[in-house]
Amino acid sequence: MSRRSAAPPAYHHGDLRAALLGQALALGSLETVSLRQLASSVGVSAAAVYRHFQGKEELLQTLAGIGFEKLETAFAAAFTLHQAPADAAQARLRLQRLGFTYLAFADQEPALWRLMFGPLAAAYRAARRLEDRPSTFDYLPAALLGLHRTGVLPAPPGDADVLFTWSASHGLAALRDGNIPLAQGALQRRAVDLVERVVVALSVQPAAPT
Amino acid sequence: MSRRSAAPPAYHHGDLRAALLGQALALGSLETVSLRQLASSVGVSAAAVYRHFQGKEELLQTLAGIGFEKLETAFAAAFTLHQAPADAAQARLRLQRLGFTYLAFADQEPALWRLMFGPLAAAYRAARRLEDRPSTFDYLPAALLGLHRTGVLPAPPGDADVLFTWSASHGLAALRDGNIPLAQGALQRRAVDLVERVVVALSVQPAAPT
DNA sequence: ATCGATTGTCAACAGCGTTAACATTGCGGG
DNA sequence: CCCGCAATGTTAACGCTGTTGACAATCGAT
Repeated sequence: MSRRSAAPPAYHHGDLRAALLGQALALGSLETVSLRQLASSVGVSAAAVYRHFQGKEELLQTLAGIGFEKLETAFAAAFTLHQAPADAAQARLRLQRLGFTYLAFADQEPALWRLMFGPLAAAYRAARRLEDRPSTFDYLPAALLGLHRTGVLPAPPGDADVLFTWSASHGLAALRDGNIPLAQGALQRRAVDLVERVVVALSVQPAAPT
Repeated sequence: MSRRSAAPPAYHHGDLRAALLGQALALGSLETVSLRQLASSVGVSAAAVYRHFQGKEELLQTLAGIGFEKLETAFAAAFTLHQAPADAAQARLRLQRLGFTYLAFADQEPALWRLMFGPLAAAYRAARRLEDRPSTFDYLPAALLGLHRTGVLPAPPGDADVLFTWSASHGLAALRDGNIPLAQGALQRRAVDLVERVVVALSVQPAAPT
């Protein structure tokens, strides 16, 4: 009796790891979800989770990793339309899209965003920065460099400039967190506004660099 | 036998509420601390906590309230030295001190800061904003207004300007969270740098106000 | 077909927040 | 003075959590 579709509760789930991750993402809670709830919501015992993850922390770290992949994909889409910005307007647009993408991500996937940038994942974040392959954290410096190459910024961006830009974006996302989501248009307007101000701010030389 | 000092384990603790709050602040963990640990660390049963707080959440909210009082005190000290800024330099200095105070608070009391500005306390934050008495959130607008009155900012600061300034400060604090604390000097240099850039950024008119 | 590795189950542990029932203490009114 | 009540502690228990160890079922290779 080969009933491939509509499989009855088989002893072996097939791909429980993926099912757990998917269900966790679908639930959206992520930080408050319990292992037992999650397991039973995919029709499996709580102890079965430990065949695929060392524990809850590793599961959450894996979810954070998925989040970074999602964010990186979104960054890439916002970035690569004009690989080398021809003029200042394109360079500005690129940074605007990047900022908007970040804010939209925090707005639409708040639990994932909190997991990725919350205090829980600080170590994971640092580790991810040390990897060699192109990372989520490379887009912002690249965009700022494009602004310098097209003459918008007087000096090539340093670490302090990147940190300032990211602080402003991240802070706005954090202060927005917990409020009702903004419409895309409103969010985009905020991103444009933010980037405009940041670009102006970056034109001044810092008092004393790190 | 009036042994007022060195009281032996009396059945009635005396001021358990204050002892619990103090111990929680001393422990520093605050978000991960368990009610039972906290209770037993002041030599009392876990259930005794419920004579002074409705539950864990109310205890944490009370702690957040203490945090806001602390922060407000620090803000007031940073603010009132020159009540009405005589010139632009004083107005700048005031905002610099405010920013430094915020960063230093986040650095020195990270658990309290997370509790106050984390996702957990969003509702509490909103409620506190609606109170009539002078609040933690009034200092930043006032400082920006001082910058306008002394001619540094071309226009009186609007909500978007306050939000931008706070975003930059809060974002920096958040990105710093989890790293090793900075020396006071380094932190102050960062605050000065931040404020300088923000002031420059606020000189430009936003694209489309909210 | 059988044996081992994989992947599930169940039962149990300690610890969590919380509650109910009970014990002790302090204090104010007769 | 003391008596009773309110305040403030205690213990025991409930259901929940993450985690582990012992056991069972299934898959895949020889």
